[in-house]
Amino acid sequence: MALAPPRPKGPPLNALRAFEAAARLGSFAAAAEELSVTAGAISQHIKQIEGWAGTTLFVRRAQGVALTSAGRTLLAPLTLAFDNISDATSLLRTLSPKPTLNIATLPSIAQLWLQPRLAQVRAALGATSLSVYALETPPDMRRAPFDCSLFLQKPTGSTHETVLVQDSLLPVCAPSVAARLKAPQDLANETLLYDESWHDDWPIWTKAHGLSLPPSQDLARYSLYALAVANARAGFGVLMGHMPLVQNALDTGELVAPFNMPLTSDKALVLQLGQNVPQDLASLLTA
Amino acid sequence: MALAPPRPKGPPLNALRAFEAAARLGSFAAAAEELSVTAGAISQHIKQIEGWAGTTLFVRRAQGVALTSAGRTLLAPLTLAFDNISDATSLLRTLSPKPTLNIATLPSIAQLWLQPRLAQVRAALGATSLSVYALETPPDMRRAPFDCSLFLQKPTGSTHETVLVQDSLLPVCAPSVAARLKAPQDLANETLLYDESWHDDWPIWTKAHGLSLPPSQDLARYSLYALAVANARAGFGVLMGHMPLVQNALDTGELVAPFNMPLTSDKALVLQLGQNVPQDLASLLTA
DNA sequence: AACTTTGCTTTAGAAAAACTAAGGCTAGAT
DNA sequence: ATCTAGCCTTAGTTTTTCTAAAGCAAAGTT
Repeated sequence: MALAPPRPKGPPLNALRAFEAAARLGSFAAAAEELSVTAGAISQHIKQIEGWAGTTLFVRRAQGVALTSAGRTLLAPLTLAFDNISDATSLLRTLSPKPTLNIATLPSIAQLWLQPRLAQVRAALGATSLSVYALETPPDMRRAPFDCSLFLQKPTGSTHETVLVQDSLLPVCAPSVAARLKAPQDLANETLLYDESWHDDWPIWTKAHGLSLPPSQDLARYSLYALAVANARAGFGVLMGHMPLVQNALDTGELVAPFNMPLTSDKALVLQLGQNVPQDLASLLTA
Repeated sequence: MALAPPRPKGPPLNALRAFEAAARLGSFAAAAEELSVTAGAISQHIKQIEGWAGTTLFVRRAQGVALTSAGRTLLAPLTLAFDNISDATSLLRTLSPKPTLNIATLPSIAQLWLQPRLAQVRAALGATSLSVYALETPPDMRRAPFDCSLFLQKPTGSTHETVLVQDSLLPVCAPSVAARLKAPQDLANETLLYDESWHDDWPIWTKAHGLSLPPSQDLARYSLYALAVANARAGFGVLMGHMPLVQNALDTGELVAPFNMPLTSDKALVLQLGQNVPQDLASLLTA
């Protein structure tokens, strides 16, 4: 028996959160991503609650993990509880005398679309200050502590979502380059610029218009779309433009579209709003 | 603006728990007690969320703390969420292949009442193992991770509560000592044993029977009731007996009651059951 | 059959967080 | 005026958590 000296500890909360994420997403790696830690950390957390509970919560298979029945009974109430916490705390943040609006977006959107509008947005926000976080993929707005997100994605029709601009593909280049482009076939002699995260842009566009690129085509890959835009402006080649991102440069004349052959995509520049965000943020950005 | 490098962090969960306890109990010290840490730790946790939220959650007064309105909006949902977590995890623990039943009780109850019944209880519990935690005050069963508690307290009539034995006060001593006690007045010549956490036992009993103790009375104070019982058994004096705790010794004849003058108290030996505990535990202990 | 990939685990070491202990402060109580 | 109750602060220590890198094993791939 042993009149145990200390008191029994409650469950370790951080480990529970790690479990909840891993269980909900069905993967330690995905949970690690969501919580921005390494998979090793998740693994340790899970082991910790399994130890605390005295049960195994996941069966480990080579191609991933699966919940045990004990794990399954735990998931639903935990998700609910953590979502409640997240709702309550996000509301709390809006109550701050100097609240911050955290916005998640693609690096390219931040630089090419948001940047020109920032001064105006800031002014309209008043006391609320603004933090912009560059992410490659849209976060789960319900879980991650962002107030809104701005991504090129397929609209889902949710009420928390506002379509700002339809996306479409259209080759763009500096006026000097455009001068030597009479027909789409002339592209074969130009350097084609593209972003590595949208490496299919050129194939998609050319295929849609019944064109084809020679295998010897000169290509230049960038890891930042904004950099590709800058190089296109400098006359370095022809970039496959995404309307929302190149519109500004087209307006100023720094870039021009040599061919009037836009390809409408199924994506759009979508603004997603979190729980406790002023609804008029959307109108503010469309203005 | 500043494209902040890392991602915004969610709220620190442990600090939230500290806040929840402090807000619910209205005191840092009480929260510290509930979470078994020092008040300094709570203070730091609170400061941490206040920093995270950018708001002040408590107004600090010299005689205590009070919630701000921001703090008030946070409390209710948080309490709910943490209670949900605690329900879910306590259920989880019962799902373990080798579950443990954590029982909280007074040290004296553990030694004098529970001890003789332990073998039987263990046997009846089967695979479930038993841990006994000695506490001075009954824990909040909803929050602390105990499965049941066993204390001398006023019954509240709750369904989760079972009255096992009514408490009553009755002087007890070794048979050899009893031999020289003809009338209650003879107590004046004996050493009166008492437990420091029940220092009013003798005054209460004597007053109820219209007796009084001489100021020169020989007294012996103990910090453990079980120790006082042991010394009474050894003929060291007369102990004010609590029925549930001395019944066993009376049954075996090690102690006797020199006067048949019991004083029924408003307390009883009460068993409180937690959420996910087999209801038949009560019958098991009354048997 | 030998690679490659995917995804979890394990370790050691490093970084961060949490805790304690001790001293301070303030306002109401004695 | 001094005490007391309660919270705060700080410094230093202990504990936890995280990362990075290497490991492993099942499932595909070539």
